[in-house]
Amino acid sequence: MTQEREAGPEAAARDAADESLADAFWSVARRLRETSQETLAPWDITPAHLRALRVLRRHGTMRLSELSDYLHIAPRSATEVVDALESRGLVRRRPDPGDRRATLAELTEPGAEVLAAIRTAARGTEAERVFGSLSPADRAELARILGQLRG
Amino acid sequence: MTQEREAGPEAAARDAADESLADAFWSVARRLRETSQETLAPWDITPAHLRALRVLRRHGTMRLSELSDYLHIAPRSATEVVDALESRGLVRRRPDPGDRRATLAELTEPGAEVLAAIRTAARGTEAERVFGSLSPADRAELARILGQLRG
DNA sequence: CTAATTGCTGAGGTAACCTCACTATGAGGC
DNA sequence: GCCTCATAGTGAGGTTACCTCAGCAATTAG
Repeated sequence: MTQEREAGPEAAARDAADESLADAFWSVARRLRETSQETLAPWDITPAHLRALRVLRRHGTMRLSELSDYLHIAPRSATEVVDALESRGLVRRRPDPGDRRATLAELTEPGAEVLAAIRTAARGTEAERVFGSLSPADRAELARILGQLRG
Repeated sequence: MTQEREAGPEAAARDAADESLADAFWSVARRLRETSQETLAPWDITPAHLRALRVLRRHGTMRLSELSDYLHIAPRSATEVVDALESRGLVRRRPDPGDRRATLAELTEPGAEVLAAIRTAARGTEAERVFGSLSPADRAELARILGQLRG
């Protein structure tokens, strides 16, 4: 066991416990990030890009501002993600016919193909490879607890 | 329920489950980061800085390379963290008496005080505030599962 | 028909990392 | 003692994934 040098033992114990939970969390986060970077490298996209592609596949063509809502990022950041994806030909920008201020982001054929290829090749990518080591019960448990923390 | 548009329903379900696990994970990570940033703002340090301070308090004065090992970052990055901490007077650099290539990083009085103040004021900072909403059983469960994922 | 609002983007910034190349020092072989 | 190789730290420069702020173009409200 490690030692604390000042403050009482109870405070030290509490602090250490919290610390290790947070540490464990970040450690897993790191692993998740690294794994998905590896997995995604062949397609030259990042985890953030993939998230955006998946939102578009799931919910269909939408405005950039809507995309930023789904991704919980600032609208300005959606612009960047779409820029990156568009430059790779995975997404297309299109003017919103109903509002000339707005721009729609739309998955292209290649975009859908890349998504399918990633799914096939990596079997769920980061999640499958990192969370796959867990028993179904533990996965469910983790999902439940994370759900609470999200609150 | 959301809808997938291509591929079979089993694949879609698996993908969606993995996705939401990963999403939940990142969502919590974000919350953790935001909370600790808020908490730490008064002391003008970041979560990464705090981690380094805690390692120094726990394990005592050490070489930068050793610190980088504890933090699981590249040696170059330890230099940066120590730079930041030293400029705030929370850590001091000292030549290693036994090896003139090496530099020791040492917690200063103000550094120890800041650490104590954070502990008192924020009761464990990020961990306490985010993970505090969990029941003790769920905390233990989460710790166990994360431990497995770390593997 | 002005005034406020909304949608997007340019400019510029941040944290927390990274790699590569370089210098100074130390350690082992002969 | 010398030569080579490894190790410790750091300057330079890069990356990801965000952010805010300012500004322009449309739309909507009063």
